[in-house]
Order: sequence, then C-alpha cells, then structure tokens
Amino acid sequence: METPIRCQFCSHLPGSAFHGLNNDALEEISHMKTCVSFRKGQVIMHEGARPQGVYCVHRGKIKLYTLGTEGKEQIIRFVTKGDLIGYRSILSDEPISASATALEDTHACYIPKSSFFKVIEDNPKFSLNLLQLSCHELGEAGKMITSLAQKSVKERLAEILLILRTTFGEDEEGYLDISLTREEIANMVGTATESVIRLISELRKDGFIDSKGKRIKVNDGSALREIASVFE
Amino acid sequence: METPIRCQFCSHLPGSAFHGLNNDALEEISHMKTCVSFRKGQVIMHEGARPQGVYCVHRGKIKLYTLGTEGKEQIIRFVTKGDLIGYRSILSDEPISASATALEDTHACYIPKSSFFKVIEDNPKFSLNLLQLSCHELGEAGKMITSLAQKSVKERLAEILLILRTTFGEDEEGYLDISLTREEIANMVGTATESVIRLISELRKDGFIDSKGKRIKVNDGSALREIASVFE
DNA sequence: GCTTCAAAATGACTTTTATCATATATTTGA
DNA sequence: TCAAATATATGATAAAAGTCATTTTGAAGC
Repeated sequence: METPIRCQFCSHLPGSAFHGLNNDALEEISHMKTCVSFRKGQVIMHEGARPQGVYCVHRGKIKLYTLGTEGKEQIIRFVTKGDLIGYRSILSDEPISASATALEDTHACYIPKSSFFKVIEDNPKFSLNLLQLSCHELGEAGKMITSLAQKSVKERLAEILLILRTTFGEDEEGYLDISLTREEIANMVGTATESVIRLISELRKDGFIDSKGKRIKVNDGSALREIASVFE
Repeated sequence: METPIRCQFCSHLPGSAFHGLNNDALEEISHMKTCVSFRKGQVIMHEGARPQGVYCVHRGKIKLYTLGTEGKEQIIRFVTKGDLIGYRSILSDEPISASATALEDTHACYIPKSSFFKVIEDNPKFSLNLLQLSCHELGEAGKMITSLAQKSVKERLAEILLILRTTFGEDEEGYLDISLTREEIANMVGTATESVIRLISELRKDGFIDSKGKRIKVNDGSALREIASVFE
C-alpha cells in the first residue's frame, strides 16, 4: 500500500510544473491522482503508445529513450523527482515519442488525461509553467543536437559526465549518484559500448575521473569541461 | 513601405499558433504588431541574445542554427510562413538558443514581448496552441537526436532530403523548392561538406535524385526512404 | 557575354570510430 | 558462498567519415 504523496511536496521541487499553484488547486489535483510504484527495470511507457495520463515522479530515476533502427536505445534525457512523464505526447496529441524505464525503484503519481487538461484550463499559471518547461527542454534538445553533430565521442562523453553530475549529484564519497551501465552511457553519448569503455579508462588513467565498477567519480570537472569544449 | 498583413491570413496557415483565435483577438494582435522585411542572408536573431519580441513569418524561408565549437553552423530546423521565431527564448526566459538567418527575402510581423504575453493571458486557446507546438517540436528534436546518434551520414542525408521535400515542397519541374548550398545541407546532416557532395553524386548516379547545381529533385522517394531506414 | 568568385566535384590520404574476438572482473541470485 | 550470468576491459582489424589539395563547374556582377 502506498503512502499518499501530497502535491504540495512536489510543487516545491525545483522546476516543478506545479510551482506557484495555490493550495486549492493542489488539493484538487491530489484528489484526481493515484499513486503508483515501478520496480527497477520496469517499463513505464512504451514508445508509440497513446498515454491516457501523465506521471509526476516523486522518487526514483528514469531514462527516456527512443529505439533506433537496430533496436538500439538512444537515451534522450533523464527524469527525476518533480518531473513529468508523458505530457509531451498528451499535449501534442501524438503517440509517445520516447519509452520510459525506471533505473531504480520509482514512486510516481498518475494524473488522468482529463484531469490534466482540467488543471490546465483552471490554472493559467500551470499552463504557463508547462510552456516554460517544454521551451526549456527544446533548448536543451538543440544543444544535444549540436553536440552529436559536431563533437567527437570523447568530447561528448566528457560533456555527459558533467551533465550526470549536475542532474543527479554526488554521494558522500563523491561518486555520481546514478548507476548506469557502460552501454547506457554509450546510448546517451551515441556511440558503441566499447568506445565508452576505452574512453572511461583513458579519463581514469589521466586522473580526471575515478571508476569502480559502475561507480564513477568526477575528480577534475574543469578538465572535463575543457575536454568537452564547454565554455559556460 | 510594407503592405500590412492581416493576422487572419496567418491564423489559417497550417500549424499556426494563432489557429482558432476569434476575430477580436486577431484584430487586437494586428494592432500590436509591426511588419518587417529581411533580405536574403540577413541575420534575424543572434544566438545568445535576449529577444524583446517574437516574429511571425508571413513569407520566406529561414534557417535556425546553433554555432558549434569551431563556429560551424548546426541547422536545427527551418522556419516558413505561419511559423514563429523567438517564442522559445521568451517563454523559457533564456537567451536565444539558435540564430536565425533568412534563406530568401522574408516578410514577418514583429510582436513585442509584452503584447505576446498579453495574448497568452487573454486567450487560453493561444497558450494551448503554443504548448501543442512546442511539444510537437520536442518530439521532432528527439527524432533528430536519434538519427544523429545512430544513423550513418548516408542514411541521414536521405532522411533530410525527404524532410526538405515535405517542408518546402517541389516546383513545377519537381525540384525541391528550397535553395541550399552543399555546406548548408552538411550543416543539417551533421557532416563535412565533401561528404555531402560525394553522397549526392552517388544518389544521382543511382538515379534516386537529380541535381543541377544547387537544385535537387527527388526521383525515387521510396528508395530514399529505404536508404534512410524510415518506416512510417 | 565576359570575368571573377564561390561552390561543387574528385582524388589521395588520415583519423576516428565501429566491429569482432576474447579475456577478466563484477554482480546477482540460488 | 559459489556458480552463472552479465558487464567491463583490451587488442586487432575494418569501415566510415574527415581533411587537405586540386580541378571543374556554375553563379553573380559588370
């Protein structure tokens, strides 16, 4: 049995689409939603499907990915607490463009499509938040496109290690607080698994990162930024 | 002196953000906007800038691109009549993520930021249209990411020739109704200019396309679809 | 219609990255 | 804890794509 999660909690998370909604609105959403859990590895949404609602993630980490020609995953982005899944498809009235799979045990709230649209109609602020969110992600997607098109595999790997650190943070020992296989990293970078393995070894030998099995620690962020040619 | 363009015209173009707005709203927008022209080659918006309004394109063709490390353009998408420029940046309150340059003489209407937000506030329909638009583009961006990450240059070139045909259509002789240099095509595909030149020659020798200088004609769309591994 | 300049085409060569094979290490679950 | 499965590591090789140099063609301006 799930402990119900109050929408007030999620509305205060950074970047939440529910940010700034008044208590009455949040209470109303609370009544329309149901709480669900997903086990590590469980598929939450399938590319091509027509979702009947959106998920608001409360705990856990999720990868969003499309499947290429040979069935190879291309990870588009990660989803963590406070983020929505499925809203793109519902709002553009198109099939889901990316599958979602839990990277660890995940708790989320399910808001049916009709309720979701009701919140939009009743709360211009929510609608504006969603606009801001999707426009922000559009910018991020543009950056990813430019990286993939113009940077080398090594540059992209360094860039993604930095993105992982920003997105998931570090544990007490300084290791990235996300567990990904080399294959998953390759599926983000857009390269072969072996190439990622080789380059991670190289970065480790250079002392810029540490790695113990799946665990990766960024030792020298500015070196990675230099390798990635990120000037921000 | 520009002939003023009525917003009713653009609101009827396919995919217009102004679709479905009532006449009063459109009249009001007409009063807030100014008409501007851009010459072929002219830069309309600069990456990194803070736009003070959006452009609604009435006539012409525009490329949106980001600049990579070496100053190389990466074309993200094209903009044609009925499309908006600059809305992403204004809505996410971030600097412009892509520069815009006119590929041919272009006519557009400029709507100041404050007016743009007023239209959003007064017309939930407009706000919803923008949401739909940005979410659709987010899906397209995801597809582009997967292509860049997983497909070969030849596959991507074939794909983009098909996209160009869909976006710009053909003239009386069947040639694509858009004039791009090989370099610009390379900047879409994410490859070197010489590679595009070689592959275009190859596709021509195979009879799948014709090309006379810059003009390109798709002879065999299904062959291109097969090369691009597009199964839609 | 020339002339000039830029774009396209092509060849030779290099670099990057992918693929395949195999060995080693790390998880996972019984 | 140990065995089996999975993931990581590394080498050898092949394929893809990039770079540089040069020629040919086409477009734009006079």
